[in-house]
Amino acid sequence: MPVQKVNREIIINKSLDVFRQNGYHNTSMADLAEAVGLFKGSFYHYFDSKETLMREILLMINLKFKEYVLPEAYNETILPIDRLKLIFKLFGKTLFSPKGGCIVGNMTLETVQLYPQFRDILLEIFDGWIAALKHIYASKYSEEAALKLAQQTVMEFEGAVMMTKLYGEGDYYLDCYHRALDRISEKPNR
Amino acid sequence: MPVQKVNREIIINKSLDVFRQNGYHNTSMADLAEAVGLFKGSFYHYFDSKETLMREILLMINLKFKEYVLPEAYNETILPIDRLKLIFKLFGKTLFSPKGGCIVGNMTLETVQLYPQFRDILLEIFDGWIAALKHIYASKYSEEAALKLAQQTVMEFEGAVMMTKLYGEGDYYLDCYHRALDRISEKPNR
DNA sequence: GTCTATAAAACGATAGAC
DNA sequence: GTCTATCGTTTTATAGAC
Repeated sequence: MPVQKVNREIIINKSLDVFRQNGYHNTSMADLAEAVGLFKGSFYHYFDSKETLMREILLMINLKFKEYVLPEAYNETILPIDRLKLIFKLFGKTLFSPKGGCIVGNMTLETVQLYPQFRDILLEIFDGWIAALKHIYASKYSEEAALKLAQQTVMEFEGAVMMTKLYGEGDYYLDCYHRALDRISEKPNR
Repeated sequence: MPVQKVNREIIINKSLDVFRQNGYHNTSMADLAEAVGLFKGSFYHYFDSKETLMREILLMINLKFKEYVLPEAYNETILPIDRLKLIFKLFGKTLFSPKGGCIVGNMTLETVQLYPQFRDILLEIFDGWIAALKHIYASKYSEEAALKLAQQTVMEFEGAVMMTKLYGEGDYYLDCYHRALDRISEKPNR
């Protein structure tokens, strides 16, 4: 019965959730199939391998970033601190889920050494992220200092996600957010 | 009497390297056996499962920490900044390998939601780590501020490991180290 | 009949365990 | 070495839509 139950976009989004929660190697095609409501063999009608599927997930995230998230960092009609707030919010929304953490961070630690075809995309995502933060920080700091602050912010963010995953609660992410804001606000934020 | 080629300690240390590089789920018993120089069947003479083996690896790290690393943070005969330098050095040596990154960070992101029996040990390791850093920072800051700085330092450290794994080079770890020192030194460190 | 989305069955390889 | 289960993948069958 060729009443189409799913499409590539639905598969990508549902699979993203499963991969983020269970990890890449610990997710089987059967797990993914169950999540989208297909038999695992039918999966190959849409994607010719598990690797291809993950690549498409990462490419989708990178595309979302470049289209909807990163441009906000360069919107000079908004105050730098408000751009920073917005970027944090959009990044969290695109990458993060409470239980699974950050798909980009998870995939970096688990697979970046093993799959060069993932590394390229992960690099582009992190590069864009750091460049966007650097541009905002550069409104107050030198280019060099802004770059270091941008890197520091990303490192703290990913560390905060790890701590939240481990402890299950805590203000790690919020603290990281406020420290970022404090760096470009005139007076202390909290 | 057959000559014993290996013991539990050797297996634990060699397996640690393999797990750190390839991840938990992507490491097979055959991989571990090959690294140790045993037939994979013989592995179960020493450890009754892959899970047990990983638990013992994490317990060994926690024990090393509590015996050799953390006490240095409380050694009041040494200047706080020198204790911080020493702790950083010892932590790196115990947790880190250039290619594989940080075993504790890797395991946290990959398995902490899936295996409660790993989570307990990982929690203890992170708790001890943060408490040690907090004690050093408390020589200059309030208890509350020292705790936040300790958490921030750990978050930055794990983020730096992730960035190093992704980019393959860069001063992420070194920058994180210098920022930590700057927080308790009288004058800027660099 | 042809096309296509899905189901179902089966493949070889390899997993963890004994 | 051998077991069984499951992995990712491939192949074949089936059920509408045109």
